Amino acid sequence: MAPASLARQQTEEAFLDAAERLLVSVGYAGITTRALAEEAGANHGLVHYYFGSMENLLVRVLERFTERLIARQRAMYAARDVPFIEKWRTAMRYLEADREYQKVWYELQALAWNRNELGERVAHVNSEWRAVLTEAFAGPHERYGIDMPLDALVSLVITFNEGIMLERLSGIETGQADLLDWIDDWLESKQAG
Amino acid sequence: MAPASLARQQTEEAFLDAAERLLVSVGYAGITTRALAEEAGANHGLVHYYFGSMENLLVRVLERFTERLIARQRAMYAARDVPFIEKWRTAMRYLEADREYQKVWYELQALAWNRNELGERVAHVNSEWRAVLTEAFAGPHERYGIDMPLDALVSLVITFNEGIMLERLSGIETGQADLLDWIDDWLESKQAG
DNA sequence: GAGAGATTTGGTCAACTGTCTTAGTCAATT
DNA sequence: AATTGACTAAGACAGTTGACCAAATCTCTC
Repeated sequence: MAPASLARQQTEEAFLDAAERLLVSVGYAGITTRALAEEAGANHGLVHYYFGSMENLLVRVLERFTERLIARQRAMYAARDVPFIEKWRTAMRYLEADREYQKVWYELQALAWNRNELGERVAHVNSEWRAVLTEAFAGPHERYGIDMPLDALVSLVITFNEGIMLERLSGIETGQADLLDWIDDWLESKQAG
Repeated sequence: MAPASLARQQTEEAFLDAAERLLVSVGYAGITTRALAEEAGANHGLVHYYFGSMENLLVRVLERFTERLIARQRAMYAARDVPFIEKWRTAMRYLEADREYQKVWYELQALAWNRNELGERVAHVNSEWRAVLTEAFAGPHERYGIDMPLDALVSLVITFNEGIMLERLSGIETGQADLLDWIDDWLESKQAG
């Protein structure tokens, strides 16, 4: 690619970044070409020139975001030589801190509920998450003698994490600390024992 | 407020029903006054005449829906003289069957993510659900000797239910049956023991 | 059955939407 | 210097939106 396309690449990224910011602040339904262009500091005509359509742009946002999400999930649990409880705590710290990231992710999911062609990508992230967790939990599952099939355990962990994120988007936190604290204590007791 | 005529009340309900149907089929962002009126079989001018604005109409949808949701949750677990496992199975059957109901609920939540004034209503449903479950689980929690504070258990149950519903909206079902089957077996074993 | 008020209708309105065109810029190549 | 082709800015375009309104219609009361 010619050097001129570097500038273009940067502008395209600026659009995608701006779209994520707008997902956080107004949701997918509130994103318009003009608002997006202003947020990105670019001309609104470029949305069509670069991406063909607003729809395509959102697909690109989803693609980029899901790639990052998968990389992140892999990095979180894949590390060797780190005690399981440390990985768990890192994951729970992300769950605690990255509210904006979660808002982007849930807005994209809500978008996908009504655009069938996007559903596959959401499902792909989920299956990657499942794969990563299945590997990470295989050891502890056996070691701690958890009385539940591994697949069921993984489903439980994923779904309750999803639920916690969903609740927090509505400002609900009741009981979550009780649950997370208990799990942490339980893991610690297993560690020590 | 003038005593609305029966006919008017029915038409208003027709609008609210139509809105729920459109939430299922196109999502909150796709609802327009004209499409709504057509779906309801009424004149589009009535949206403004009856509800003042599209916004208000959606608030009414949310109010009506959350009232029903709470009534339903109460009915599900509040029944006396029904073994806990039966209540659980009924709840899981709803979780299995009522996909459209869940789509409406999640669309309304997604709407509320970007309209602060609606958040309170979502939180209210959650706290009602929590109250109902807390009461319903108090007995089993003690009886089965579950090694986890009641509040934590309730949070776990609520959040994993929320996660299951969220996943299913994206067509994801992997592992859910494993989890639900294991829980059912576990409950049954406790019942028998 | 006349009159008054409530309801319903079909249409208008300005604002806004995504898309697309046009005119022009600019750097690289010839 | 001229030509080229990628790029950009500005605005035009047709269509849609929520809101609103005047006139027509209906439903009462008297």
